[in-house]
Amino acid sequence: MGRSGSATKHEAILDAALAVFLEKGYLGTSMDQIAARAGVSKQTVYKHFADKNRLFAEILLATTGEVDRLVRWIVDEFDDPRKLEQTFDRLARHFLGALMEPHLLRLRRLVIANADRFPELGRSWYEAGFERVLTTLADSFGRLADAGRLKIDDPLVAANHFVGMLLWIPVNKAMFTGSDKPFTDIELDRLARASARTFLHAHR
Amino acid sequence: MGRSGSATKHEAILDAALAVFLEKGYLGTSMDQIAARAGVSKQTVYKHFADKNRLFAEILLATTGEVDRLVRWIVDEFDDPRKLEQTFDRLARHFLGALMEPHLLRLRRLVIANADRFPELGRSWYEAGFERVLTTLADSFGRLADAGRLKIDDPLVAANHFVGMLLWIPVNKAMFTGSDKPFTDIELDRLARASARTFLHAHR
DNA sequence: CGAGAACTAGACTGTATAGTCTAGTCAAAT
DNA sequence: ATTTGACTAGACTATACAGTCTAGTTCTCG
Repeated sequence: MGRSGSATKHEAILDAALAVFLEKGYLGTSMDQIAARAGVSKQTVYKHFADKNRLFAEILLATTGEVDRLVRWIVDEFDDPRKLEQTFDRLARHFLGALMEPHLLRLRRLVIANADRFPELGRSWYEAGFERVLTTLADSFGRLADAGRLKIDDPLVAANHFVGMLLWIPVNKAMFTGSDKPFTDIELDRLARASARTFLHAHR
Repeated sequence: MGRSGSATKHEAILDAALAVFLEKGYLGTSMDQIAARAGVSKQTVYKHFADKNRLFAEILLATTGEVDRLVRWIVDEFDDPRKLEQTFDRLARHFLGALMEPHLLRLRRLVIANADRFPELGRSWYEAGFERVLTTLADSFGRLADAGRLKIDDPLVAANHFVGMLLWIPVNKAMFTGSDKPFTDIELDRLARASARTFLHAHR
């Protein structure tokens, strides 16, 4: 278990640190807590990571891709030839469900809370996790427009409006109330359906 | 300057504390910094406020009304009989400008960052600052629908969609990048206009 | 087996902080 | 003029934390 032992410690530290950071925030977390949670001595933490700053930055930069991966997966199953109403209901619901994942909501709050202390982190999250979601979605919308199934001037603007209508309320409620699950599944169904319908109204 | 001197100190502490909290966050702020910034001894701070917790909570609860007041003011000048396009362009632009005020953005980040440490604070902000904006807007939309100028099923849902389309991108960019002014005025013009137009497309 | 690397517990340094305490200043009100 | 109450500077207590150091243990590989 030599190398794998070390790799395991490394991962244990990463996991523990992320968990504690998510729970207590950056300043509210001590290196001793991380070491204890990882079942590892503090010295070992410092062997693997230069300091608290780098540990935090490295862990959270690694989470950047989560949103992107998630959304790419959702959008992949989006180019089906069924009725637009059904397709958009499903798209909206899956999208909403994915972004309302408790884990993702907590990550989002942690990143926002430390956006000024770690500027590249906030920027990375915005660009890799946020703008790429929009361009991915805009691509799909563009294809639907080209196929004449949707009337869209600017696909990127349409994508902005779609996610805005869909996410503004539930994500903000989660951010402000600190609750992991501020809406029931049925409420999410309704929110998704309403956004999908309004979107289709606006774009034929 | 006896009573007024005391009142002035009280306000100086409030102002200084808000400024430092906005700059450094709750945990990043020390009572000594607040006292120094207020030009006041630490003992005086503790004379006026029991502890750091209450100081923070009291100050930020007092800001709850800011959004609401702002939006009420905007919506008041909304019931004019001009062309809908102009009216909505103006509404959207003013709304966007108000919510992208640097001061308001910083407040929002501070509240979100401490939503789990001060749960009633987050809830208050959401309910008094957030939901009331939406119901205020929904009222106006409802009147336009009753007058036959707009086709709206549920005014509250329409209001959600309107602010979502308008604010999702710019507010999130501000939250993640930590920047006070992530968009130029011209970009804000475009964002406002695009949202207003899509909204009108969806609702006749 | 023996060497070297990873690891451990925990002491240690230096700094920061919330909140208290003391001794004394200052300004107005009686 | 004395009292009263707000105020001040700064010392003080108790705690916490980042990061280092030491001395000793365990694991693995040659």
